Amino acid sequence: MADELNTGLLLYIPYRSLESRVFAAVTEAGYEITTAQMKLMQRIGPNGTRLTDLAEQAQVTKQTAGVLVDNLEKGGWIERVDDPTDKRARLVRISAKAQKVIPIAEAAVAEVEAEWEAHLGREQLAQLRRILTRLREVTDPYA
Amino acid sequence: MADELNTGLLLYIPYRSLESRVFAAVTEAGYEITTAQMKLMQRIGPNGTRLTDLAEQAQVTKQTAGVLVDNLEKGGWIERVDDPTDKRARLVRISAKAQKVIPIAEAAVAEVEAEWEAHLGREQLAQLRRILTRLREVTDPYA
DNA sequence: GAAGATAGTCAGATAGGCTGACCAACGTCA
DNA sequence: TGACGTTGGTCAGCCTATCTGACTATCTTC
Repeated sequence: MADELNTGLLLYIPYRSLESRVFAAVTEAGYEITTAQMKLMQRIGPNGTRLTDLAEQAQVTKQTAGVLVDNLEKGGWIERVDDPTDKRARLVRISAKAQKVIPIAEAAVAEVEAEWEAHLGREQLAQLRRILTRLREVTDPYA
Repeated sequence: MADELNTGLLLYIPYRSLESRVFAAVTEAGYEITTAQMKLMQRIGPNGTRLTDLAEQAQVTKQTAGVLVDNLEKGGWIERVDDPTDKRARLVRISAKAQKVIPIAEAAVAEVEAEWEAHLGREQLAQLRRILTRLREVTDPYA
């Protein structure tokens, strides 16, 4: 269509590429988890996070977050515990199993980033991260 | 989880935010199309594109692209025509209906970009696009 | 205490994504 | 030219991701 891709697509293409690589690494290491699950899991805080907060962060509905959390729980990636501050709420916490997969995912990210850096140069990759981090301030419900 | 989000997520967050805005604008204008369909449609070239090429560009399987193209065809967004160069192949072409929605999507993108620009400054947004465009060279099967 | 808001779950529906398989058509090589 | 390997696109099956609507227990505010 257009020769000039819109910014959304320009953001999506590397994202998708990186995601596939991370997914492949995690799968190869013997773990079964989907990319959507990994994405949500990354938003869980160190002391646990409420489902509704996860939903907001991931910019999806409560129900979607609920299904993702259900499946994460079934896979042993998270546990749900009571929120001591509110009887309605639960906290979603990272499991020990998840702690094991994190370094694998991080190594895969690092490997891809090294390739990107080799292509762009260190300064441009750093600049990219800086700009994206600033962009979070207006695009991330939780920035 | 980590305070420092990985690059994939940093890319995904603004992408998702922009996508939601474009989807809302297109829906509000009375069109029914999903974000995945819009994404694929943007990869269709001016003289039509083969399904397998679309699949590769979108970094999805042939079958997934097939389903997306089926639904785009059902919605009147594309038409399938024979590929004169290869009897096995078809070309997926943009319909007249799709030409009407493009300006709406583009206007929505422009509006969001203006907000991002207001936040980042013109130079940083331009830099972001430049870097992402370069990054396509190693992340886009069709760059 | 009542009313409005919130957290999370249930239900229903559709789309998107993958794997495996298949057949027609193409391209390469002996 | 024919055999073989590859490619384009479709079928089939399955699971996940996503949305909307609805509900009840719990919380907050007045």
